[in-house]
Amino acid sequence: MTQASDTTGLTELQLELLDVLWSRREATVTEVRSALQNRRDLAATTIATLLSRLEKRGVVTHRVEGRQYVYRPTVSVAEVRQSMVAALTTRLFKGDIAQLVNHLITETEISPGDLARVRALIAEKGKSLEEGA
Amino acid sequence: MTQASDTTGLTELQLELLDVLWSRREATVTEVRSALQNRRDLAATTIATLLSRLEKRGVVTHRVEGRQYVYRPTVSVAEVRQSMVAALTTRLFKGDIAQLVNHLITETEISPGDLARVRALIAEKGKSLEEGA
DNA sequence: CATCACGTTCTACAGATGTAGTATTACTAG
DNA sequence: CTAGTAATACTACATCTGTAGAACGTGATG
Repeated sequence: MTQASDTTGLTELQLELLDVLWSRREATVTEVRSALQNRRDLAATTIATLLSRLEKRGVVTHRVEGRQYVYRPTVSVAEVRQSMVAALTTRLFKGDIAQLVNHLITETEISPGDLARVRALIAEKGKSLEEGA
Repeated sequence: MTQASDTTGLTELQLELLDVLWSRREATVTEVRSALQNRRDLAATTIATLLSRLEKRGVVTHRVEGRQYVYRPTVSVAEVRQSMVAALTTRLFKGDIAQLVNHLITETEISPGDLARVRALIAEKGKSLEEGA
């Protein structure tokens, strides 16, 4: 449940910040900044601005440690995936999950290995449904 | 190939407009407007603005008919799905399609019917791969 | 005690988006 | 020919995003 806060419209950059927080549980502005350094070279103030905006938006919080802020996500990666995938499914496939999967296996160059993995997942799911989970 | 024009970042509203154009091949401002009427009650000038912005962005064009413009999409629904799904897969699942499918069947309440359809699709795909498509 | 350095907050700005009023143009009906 | 109507173009404005400099506060250092 965790507090709604519409995580649907997160941008690329915002997700990158969240990724850092998700992977280390929490991080300071400086830490986030260096974690992104390879891909993005942003000013420290930029990171600070972005994080405070994310906080205003309700997807992260912070606690104070000494003179710096330690940010922590308030939404889980699962939640975000949930809402963003749902939004995409709605927008692009009229909410039809099977159609999205169809797109994935026919329109993208899915590798035989991935296909096998997917098949295994489906089999698994079928089983759990029979067991009445 | 069709002209790249980054269809990745299309918003909800923009997709709704495109949907109208996709379904009727082409349409005037007024037609688009009434097609959306049930969900959105936007001023005619708003629709006009949106369409011209989409044109500037390269995803639609128009031809003149009498005193009005008839808009037509320049990108296909397939292309848009392609790029948007790819973007989502990258952002949220590090590009791992199987992981996205996994999410779909474990994290969403997929119906047994949909699951069956998906299984059939996979089987089909497996076959076509063997045949060396 | 005076500075420096670091960290945060404020302010700023350009571009995109959602939304629409106003101006302009050109038919159309009288 | 004139006034109304319909369509587009132009202008406007708030909000969000990406980006960062400037201002401010405070602990560390000489």
